[in-house]
Order: sequence, then structure tokens, then C-alpha cells
Amino acid sequence: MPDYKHFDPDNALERAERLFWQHGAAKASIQAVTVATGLNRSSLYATFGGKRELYLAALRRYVRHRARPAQGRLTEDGRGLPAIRDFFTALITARCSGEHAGWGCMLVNAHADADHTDPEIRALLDDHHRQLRDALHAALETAREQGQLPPGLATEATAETLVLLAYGVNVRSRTGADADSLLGTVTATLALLDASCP
Amino acid sequence: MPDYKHFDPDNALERAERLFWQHGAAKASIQAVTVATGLNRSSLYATFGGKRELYLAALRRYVRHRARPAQGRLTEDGRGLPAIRDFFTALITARCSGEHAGWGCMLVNAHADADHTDPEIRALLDDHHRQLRDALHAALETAREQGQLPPGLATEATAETLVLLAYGVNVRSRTGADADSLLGTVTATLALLDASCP
DNA sequence: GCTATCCTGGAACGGTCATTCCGGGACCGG
DNA sequence: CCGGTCCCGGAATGACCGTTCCAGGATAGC
Repeated sequence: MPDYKHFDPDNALERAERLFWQHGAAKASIQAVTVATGLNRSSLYATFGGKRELYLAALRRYVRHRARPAQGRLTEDGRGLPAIRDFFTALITARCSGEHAGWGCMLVNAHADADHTDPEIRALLDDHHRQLRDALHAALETAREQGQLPPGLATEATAETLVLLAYGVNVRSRTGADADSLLGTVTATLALLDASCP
Repeated sequence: MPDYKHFDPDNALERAERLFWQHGAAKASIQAVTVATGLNRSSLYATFGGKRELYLAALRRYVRHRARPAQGRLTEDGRGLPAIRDFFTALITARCSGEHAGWGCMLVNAHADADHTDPEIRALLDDHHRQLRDALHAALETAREQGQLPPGLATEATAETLVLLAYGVNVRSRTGADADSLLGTVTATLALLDASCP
């Protein structure tokens, strides 16, 4: 082994991830990535391949480091509806304040700004969608077992609804929507689930 | 008056609108617009200005020709919840079948692929958001007057929720989500509004 | 210390981007 | 029919895009 990498690939990938996340796949240029990472074009191409591969790697990193942990917290929280509420509260907080405020969700952004005909991207988006829906569905099932839900509720369709609501939150957060009105939608939705037919 | 325009500006704008709608602001090039419209670059620039102005004009045309009519139908439909149901049904049909299937909503796409820091774009998106929310709110108020809703329902927050649900539908339709699962979310949501506390 | 191997830096590539400019021709008012 | 005015066609511009290539330097095994 004659030489070693002089940089941390995952660190570089994180910079790229943030660039793609904030500005979109089309508008974030390789040049911008080299500036953000301090890497040379050659190293970038040698490590990740072309731009498409880099974007895909960044997207996968986003799933691994951002989406999956949040989803994992939801899955491991056995409280039912309160778990769902906390999931949305954390989501809205992350979207409206802190370092990534106004960036939305990279996966939701990818629906619009990435090549949504690319089968690999599409599979990734579909995969994440399914997982989030299943996690919400499991939480709803838990809630039902604990008597938190009206008896006839269609948990599967409701889980899908909650995913779409989360997508909506992510979309709107990009124009700087205020956290309160977004939280209001969650409160209203959960009140509907919770208090109906008491 | 020495000369007249040899083309219909609005027709050209419609072609541009479709291009931006389908592919996004960043990926649709002026070259592609000239091909789609059959116009020369000169005519394009003389008529619309630069790319930013063309995109804004296309966005405004989308609001005028696509978003506002749908919203108008909702506003003029005095039936309350059935009006809301029909609004969503028409939305999902338009998103999942026909000529524009898989294109999503140009306004929702703009959240991710346009420059969401541009104040003019942001104002346009906020404006449309407010109008759709108000239309849904009015429909909910009508529903309440007709006894279709549970008494204590927060119609404002619920209207905002429905807008976000619509955004979610638009996002997911871009990856080719099937209409049935999207319709299921609407059915579940309306069932929650309708049947709760009967 | 030598050598073979890989990484790094920087230049260079062709292509495409948005934008501009000008010449030629078509039209309308007179 | 004529002249002035504007539109259309096409070429040209400079900047930036993603990608490739090559020379030089650093390293690990021997």
C-alpha cells in the first residue's frame, strides 16, 4: 500500500451532503463542492466517481445520519400518540431553527430537484417513504392497543397521511414558514386522532 | 407601428411553463425553451427578459391557469366537506394520470428547485399558500355551518393541515405514487373530520 | 534507500450555460 | 411606393459546467 488518503471521505461527504441539501442537486456544482471540502477535483472523482454518484452517496448519508435516527427514535418510543407528537415536534424544530433552518428535507427536495426518473434515486425515495410510513403505522398500532385511538380508525391510511403531512411540513419550512403554524397542524391532527369519539 | 410579433407570447409562455414545471427551474435551459417554443433566443429575451423573469412569468401563468381555477372551484362549491373531497380527488387525478402525470405541482416544486431566497418567488409561494389555506378554511366553515364537523374543531389549523396534505400529495406524485394510496389518505382524513363524535 | 504504487495538485478538455449583438427583412403609416 | 421602425435569425461572447489527464510528490514494503 503505497499511499493513504490525506482526508476523511465521510467528512467530505458531509460537506457535499449539506451543499446538495441546501441548494439542490442541479445548483450545487462540483466546483462548489471542492471549495466546501477543500479537496481537489481529482480526489473527489477518485473517491466518489461522478456527480451523480456523489449526489447518491450524499443522499444515502442523509438517510443514514439524519432520517434514520429520527425514525429510529419514533420506532423505539413505545408511547403511541405522544411518540408521534414528539417526532413531529423534533422535525419542525430542526426545520425552522438551528443550522439547517430553511433547508427542508433533502429527501423531499430530491423529489423536485433530482432526476426523479433515475431508478436508483426513485428506489431510495420509495424505500424511505415506506420505512417512515411503517414506523408511523407501528406507532399508531401501539396507540390503538393502548386505547388512544377511536376504534374504527384505518391505521394504514392514517400513517400514510401523517407521512404526507411531514412532507408538507418539510416543503413549507423552506420558505421560512413559522414553526407555530406548522406545530398547529400537528396539534390539530393529533387532536382529531385522540379526542374523536371519546 | 412598423412590425408585429410573429408568435403568440402566451402560447410560448405555456411551453416554457411546462418545461419548468416538469424539469425544474435549474434543469430547464433557455436552449430547451427555444426548441419547445420554436422561438429564437432574441425573441425570447425581447419578450420576457432573462431566465429569472421567464421563470417568474411561467410561475405566474401556472397560478393563473392551473392553481387558481382549481381553487376557484373549491371556493364556489358550497357543499362543505364534499367540496373538499372533490378538490383532492381532482388534484390526485391530475397528478397521477393524463398529460402531466408525475410532474407534481409547479409551486411545490419551486420550494425545492427554485431560489427560495428570492423575495419575489417567496412572496408568490406565500401568497398562493395563503389563498389555498383560506379557501379550504372557508369550505371548512361552510361544513361547520351545515353540521358536518365536530363542534370543537379548530378550522384554521385544520385548513393549514389540509394544505400540507395537498403538498404531500404533490410531492409524492412525482415518483409515480399510485393514486389509490393517495386517495386513501384523503378518505382517512375526511373520515376523521366527518365521523368523529357523531 | 530503492522502487513501485497511489494520491494530490493544477491545467486542460469539450460542451453547455445565459446573454448580447448585429444584419437583413418584414411590416405599417404616409 | 417609400421610409422608418421594430422583429427575427444566427452567430458570437465569456463564464461555468462536469470530466479527464498528466506530472510530481509522498508513502509503504523490501
